[in-house]
Amino acid sequence: MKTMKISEAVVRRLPVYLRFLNELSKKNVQTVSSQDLGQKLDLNPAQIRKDLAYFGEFGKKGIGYDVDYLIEKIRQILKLDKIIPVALVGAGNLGRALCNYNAYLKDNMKIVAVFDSHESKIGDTINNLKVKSTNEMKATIQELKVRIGIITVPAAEAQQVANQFVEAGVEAILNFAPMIIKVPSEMRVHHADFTTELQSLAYYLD
Amino acid sequence: MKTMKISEAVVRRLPVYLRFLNELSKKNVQTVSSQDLGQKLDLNPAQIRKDLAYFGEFGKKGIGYDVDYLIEKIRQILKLDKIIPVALVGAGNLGRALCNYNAYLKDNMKIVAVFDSHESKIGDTINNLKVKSTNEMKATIQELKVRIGIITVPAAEAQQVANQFVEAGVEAILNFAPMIIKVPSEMRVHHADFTTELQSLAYYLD
DNA sequence: TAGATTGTTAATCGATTAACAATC
DNA sequence: TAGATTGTTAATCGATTAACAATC
Repeated sequence: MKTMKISEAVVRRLPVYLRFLNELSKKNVQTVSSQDLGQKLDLNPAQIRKDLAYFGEFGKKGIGYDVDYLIEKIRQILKLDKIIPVALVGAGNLGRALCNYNAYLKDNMKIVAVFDSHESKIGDTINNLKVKSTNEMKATIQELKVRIGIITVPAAEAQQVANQFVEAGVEAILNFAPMIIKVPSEMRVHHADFTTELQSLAYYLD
Repeated sequence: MKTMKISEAVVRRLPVYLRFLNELSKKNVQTVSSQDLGQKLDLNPAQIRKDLAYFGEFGKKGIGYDVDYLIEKIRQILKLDKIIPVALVGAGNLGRALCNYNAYLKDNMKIVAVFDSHESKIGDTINNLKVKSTNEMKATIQELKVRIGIITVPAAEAQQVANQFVEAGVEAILNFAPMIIKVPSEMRVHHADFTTELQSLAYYLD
């Protein structure tokens, strides 16, 4: 059912499947069952089958899933079969760290531009990318057809950067600043907040 | 009901409440309603009231919640009313970035030790902390009573580091490596995986 | 008192899991 | 054929939201 609304929980599991399938493929494993996957990923096999079944019939009864075929399908679902240009604002430590992840992002996601508003950072080179002034954001983002923006500036500046991303026509934002940002409702924002993560972990201490 | 099991979703929202309440407190706001909170945090007010009600009666009917009192209560719930020593393994770019967040982690969480297994990194100073050899993990972690471990090593080394954390007696792990790690079931692991986050965001592009 | 807002119950909604016919 | 495993329906479980009496 292509028109069915897919829950966020399902979408969040797809990249996890993809990563593990890539490992299997590297080891030349041909086939994998939902049983196997569930065991390795700590998930219920029925859930995995159901997740995949939202998008098509990718498996073979009695056999399981062909690893390379499933990789291809999940990459299509996640739109990783086309190149997705990404821009990052905030060339501090975290921003630099993420730029250096570019190698990991082989699956067609690529950070193609880095911006900062501070004179001291502008002109620096990070991973072959020159840090540009935030004044150039709109022009550069449109020129490079950037579709996803990453925010790694301090909390106080996050909303302003988000506004600039919106104005430049970015379609989705990944926000690392510890701050809720407001964007038009049709845009997607994911929060990746280290401090929140760590604090919720503290709850589970005895 | 102190003995009721609290869902993970609830626990994850508490730090978000805390952060916003801290902002209100800084602005000398005395009182806040679930209505206000819901609007600012994009959550249903009933959900906020229910979340808080799991832990006690913190509000006043007709008035709302006293900001500073609620901050105090949430900090207690999250165990942030005592100092929680944290250790980090992997002094690469990401590890360095997180160490520099120490300032943000005012709420009693503190990175007190940094380790790396590579000669080239050992002895470096990050944010006043000397990077130690992973050989010293167990001794140092026990000496400093570290309770939470952060993993910022490459995926291939993540499981090994997790094992060392377990052996040293750490109680919970925050794993930034793009890799599922296995630990004894009584231990808590949270994943903070940048690549997964970014890939699931791609799904929502048109 | 009138208005506001909590804490909580009941209703709704959605996600996970179990079970099994279909079939490789 | 016998064994394995999918895709899918039905059952279960859990989380969110609405509604409202209690009360500040």
